[in-house]
Amino acid sequence: MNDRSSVLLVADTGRGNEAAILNAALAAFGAQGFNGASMRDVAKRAGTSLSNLYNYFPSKSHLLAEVLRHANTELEARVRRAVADAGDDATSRMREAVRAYVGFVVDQQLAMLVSTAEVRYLQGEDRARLVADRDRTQAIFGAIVEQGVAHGEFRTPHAADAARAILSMVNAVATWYRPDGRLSRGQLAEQHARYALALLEAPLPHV
Amino acid sequence: MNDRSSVLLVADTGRGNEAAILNAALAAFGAQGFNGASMRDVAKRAGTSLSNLYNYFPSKSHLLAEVLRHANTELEARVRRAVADAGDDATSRMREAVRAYVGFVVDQQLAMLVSTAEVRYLQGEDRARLVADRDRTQAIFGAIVEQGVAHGEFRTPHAADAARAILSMVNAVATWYRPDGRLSRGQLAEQHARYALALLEAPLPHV
DNA sequence: AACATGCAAGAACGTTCGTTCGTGCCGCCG
DNA sequence: CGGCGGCACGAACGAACGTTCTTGCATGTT
Repeated sequence: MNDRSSVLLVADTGRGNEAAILNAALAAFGAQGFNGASMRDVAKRAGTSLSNLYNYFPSKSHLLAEVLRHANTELEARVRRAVADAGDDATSRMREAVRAYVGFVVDQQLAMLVSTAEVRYLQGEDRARLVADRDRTQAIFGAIVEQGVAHGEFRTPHAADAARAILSMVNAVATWYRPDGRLSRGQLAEQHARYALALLEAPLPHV
Repeated sequence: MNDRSSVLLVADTGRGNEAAILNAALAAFGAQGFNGASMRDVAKRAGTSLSNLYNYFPSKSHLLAEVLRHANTELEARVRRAVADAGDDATSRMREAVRAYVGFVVDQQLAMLVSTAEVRYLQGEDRARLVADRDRTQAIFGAIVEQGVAHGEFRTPHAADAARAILSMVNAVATWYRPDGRLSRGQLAEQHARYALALLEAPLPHV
C-alpha cells in the first residue's frame, strides 16, 4: 500500500485543533473557492465552532495564507530533494524535478488547485511571501534549464520562458487528474518528464 | 495601429446596455473573482443601476455564463479559421492553431483568465454548455495531433495527452503576460508554437 | 388616444457574511 | 491553593449580499 492521495496536507502541529482546521480550510476553499466558502463551512468541516477558528487564526485571509504556506513548503522540499538525489547532468535533473513535481500534484491535488487559484485573494506580505515561495520553486527549474542550455543538452532557442511553460503544463495536471484514470501516478510523472525534455529539445530515444 | 488588447470582448448587441453590462461583468469578475465581485460592482462599472441588470440577465450566474459564452465562441472561431487557412500538413496546422490561440490569449487576456478560473461556479446546463465549448476547441488540437502522429510528423509516444499539455501551456500565458513585456504578441505566439511542436517531437531546425 | 413593451431607477427584503464579545472549562506553574 | 494562558462555545453585531418590488418614462403599434 502506498496510497499517497489520502494523506492530509497538514499533520499534527502540536496545537489543539490547528491541523484539523487547516485541512478543513483546504477542503472548503477547494470545494467552493476562497470567497465561496464561509468560515462556518470551515468550522463545520473541522468539527469545531465558528468562533474557535479565531483562537487559531486572526482572519480568513490568514487562514488561507497558512494553508498555502504548508503546501508550498512541502512542494519545494520535494522538488529540491529530487534534484539533489539526481545525477549531475541537466537531463537527469530535469526529469527528476518534473517527476517529483507531478508526484506532488497527484498526492496533493486539492492543495495545488487552491494554491494556484486562490493566491490572488491575498494581499500585502502574505501574498508577497507566497509569491516568493512559488518563484523559488520555479527558479529550481530555471536553473536546470540554464545548465542544460549551457552544456548543449537542451537546444531550445527559447530558454528564457521554457521553465514557465513546463510548470504551467504540470500545474494544470491538478485540474484534470483522476485517481482512476488511464495512467498511474508513476506513468503520469514519467510522461510529463518526457514532455518537458522534448519541449527543451533535448535528444530523446524514438522507440 | 493594431492595438488588439484594448478591444472590448463584446461589441454592441443591439439591446440597450447589454454589451456594456457584459464587458463590465468581465472586468468585475476578472478583478475580484465571481464570488468576490458583487452585482453592485458590475452595475457601477457599467454605469447603470443595480436593479437594471435584472432587466437583461435573470441572475448573476447567467450573467457569468453569458460572458464566458462570448469568450468561448470567439476563441473557437479564431482557432478554426486559422487551421482552415493553414497548409494541409499537421505541423503547419498545429503552428497556426497555437499562434491563433496565443493571439487570443493576448488580445483577450482577462476573458481567458475568467474563462478558466470561474467556470467552476456555474452549474447545470450553463456549465455543461461551456465545458462542451471548451472541449470542442480542445478537440481541434487533438485532431491535429492525431493527424501528425498518423503521418509520422509527430513522434511523441504520448499522443493522447499532448493536446491537453499544449493547451495548459498556452492557457497559462494569460496568467503572466504583460503588454510591456520582453516579447511582442507575434514573438510570443511563434515561440509557443515551437514549444508545442517540440513537445510533439516534430522535426525542427536547430539554428 | 390608448396600450403594450423595453429600459431605467430607488427602496426594500431576507439571508449570509466575517468578526467580536462574554463566558467557562481545563491543565500547568507559582 | 490560586492564578493564568490555551482552548472551547453560543450569541450577537453591523455590513454586504442577490434578488424583488414598484414606479416612471420613453417608443412604436393599434
